[in-house]
Amino acid sequence: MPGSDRKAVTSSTTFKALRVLEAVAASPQPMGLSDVAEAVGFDKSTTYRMLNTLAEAGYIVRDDLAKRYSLSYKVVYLSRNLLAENEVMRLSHQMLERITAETGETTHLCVLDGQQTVLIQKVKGTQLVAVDFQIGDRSPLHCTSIGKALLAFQDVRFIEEVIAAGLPKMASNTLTDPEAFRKELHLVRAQGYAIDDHEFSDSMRCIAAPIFEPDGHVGMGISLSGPDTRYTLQRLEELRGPLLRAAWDLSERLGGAPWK
Amino acid sequence: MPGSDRKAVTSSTTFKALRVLEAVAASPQPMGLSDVAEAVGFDKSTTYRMLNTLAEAGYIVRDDLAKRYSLSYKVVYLSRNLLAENEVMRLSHQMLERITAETGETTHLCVLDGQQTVLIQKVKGTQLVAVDFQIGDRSPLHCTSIGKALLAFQDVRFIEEVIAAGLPKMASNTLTDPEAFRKELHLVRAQGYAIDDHEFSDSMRCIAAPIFEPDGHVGMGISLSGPDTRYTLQRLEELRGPLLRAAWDLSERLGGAPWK
DNA sequence: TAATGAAGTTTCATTTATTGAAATAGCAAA
DNA sequence: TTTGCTATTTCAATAAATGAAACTTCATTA
Repeated sequence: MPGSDRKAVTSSTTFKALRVLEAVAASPQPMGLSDVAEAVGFDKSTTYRMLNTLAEAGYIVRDDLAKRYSLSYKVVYLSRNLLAENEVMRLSHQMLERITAETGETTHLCVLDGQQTVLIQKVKGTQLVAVDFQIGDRSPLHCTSIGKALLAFQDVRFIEEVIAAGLPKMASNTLTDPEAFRKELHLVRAQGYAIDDHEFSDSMRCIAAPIFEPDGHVGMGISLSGPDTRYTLQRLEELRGPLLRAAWDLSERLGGAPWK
Repeated sequence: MPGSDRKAVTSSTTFKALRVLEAVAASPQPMGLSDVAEAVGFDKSTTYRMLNTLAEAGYIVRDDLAKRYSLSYKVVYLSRNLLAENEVMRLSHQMLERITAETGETTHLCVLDGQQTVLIQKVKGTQLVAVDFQIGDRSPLHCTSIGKALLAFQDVRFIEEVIAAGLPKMASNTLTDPEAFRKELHLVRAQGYAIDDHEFSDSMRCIAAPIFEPDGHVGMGISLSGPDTRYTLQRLEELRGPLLRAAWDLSERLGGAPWK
């Protein structure tokens, strides 16, 4: 199937159930049956059956009095192995704290997941005005510093898949031309870090660096993001040193081989 | 359906898919098709279809070379609203840090989720030997201090449901007699905290207190747990003050009304 | 107090999807 | 090259899902 037009065999009923789960998860407050049915576009009786199923399986909780549904903590339980307190997470957290102690800025640790990045750790800085990303937040690869920092160190096949998936314009400086984007990734790979200067958002700039694993693979990285009023190009230059030192040290401690 | 023998209408196909998801999530390393099929007990072709579905929906990632499946960070993304950085989480974290600063012990914040508790926040203490619970870990209600601390403040109907579900013996001091257990909950309610003295595990003791919301409802609490060699009954007595002050202060800051 | 409207729940004939045994494909090891 | 095992596909039979319609519940309105 990979690279093929023919889709893999799948289960349409399961897709429906997952759509219902996502609708409930996305809502900041409990939802009624009609709300969910409207959000997912399924018949009420189909939606009702899926809600019952998810509740019985423990993924959502039904408030029997209000007849409303909300997400259960079971999904947090499923995430356990992903977010477990292990050596990698501990060392990473130390490095985030180090950068934040040196710079005062909020620092993020992200992983590559499919064709996006996911924020998994964060240490808040002292600045009152900061970019407020949440654990679990996903970001595109083509127009964020962390996305480019991770993508530049993937194999060419994957890079081409991302390019083929499209480079939609998100801000005034988003690179949408495939050739220009490939050049940018070459630059990122050469210099070992990436900058987002109004590519993802016109009010924010970022800088990010990859973390290397023992086999040379890159699956996560560190980034600093902030409002462009404070994150001038000069400020990014000041942040580069602490960021790269931390990324290098973390890679070494994990047994990684940066810049091989 | 509540209280009825008749089950709600559900989707058996969805249950199968969720079982597959849970099997992949539970594995510390990527699994092949045959591994998953064996773990869930479904035919390989059924399992194959569910894996394809979960992969296409983004919940698991397929390594095309090794033909192995692992959990995606999408479940972390679904958890966003549950673990979001909000005022409750910020204040709670401050209180955990306060207790840990005063006592040196690891502190936990747990929520009531169905008939279990889930660990959602943790501040590590300075002690080398500590109970190593993970974010997402679930615990029973009937034999943990946090379980009893939360259960004691639920309405009687829910308490009776938990008792009806069974009080299995987990350690030498587990309360398995319903009447003795009801008395214990009365005591917890009266004193405002709970102690687990070899009820959950014969090598650990714990103390926990509920957090009150503005409407008087109790949905989460704080607990301290440790090896029984350090967590003597006297030590629990020493921890009671810092724990109750923090729980009280957090309840007040959240607008809650403790012990109404 | 009765009528109305909307949300939630159930029914069931019809339709669609799923199932899984068997066959086939792929690939590493002997 | 053969063997053995995993992964993938096929498809007739079976089971499940679907959703329109009916029914139930309850709050609101006249």
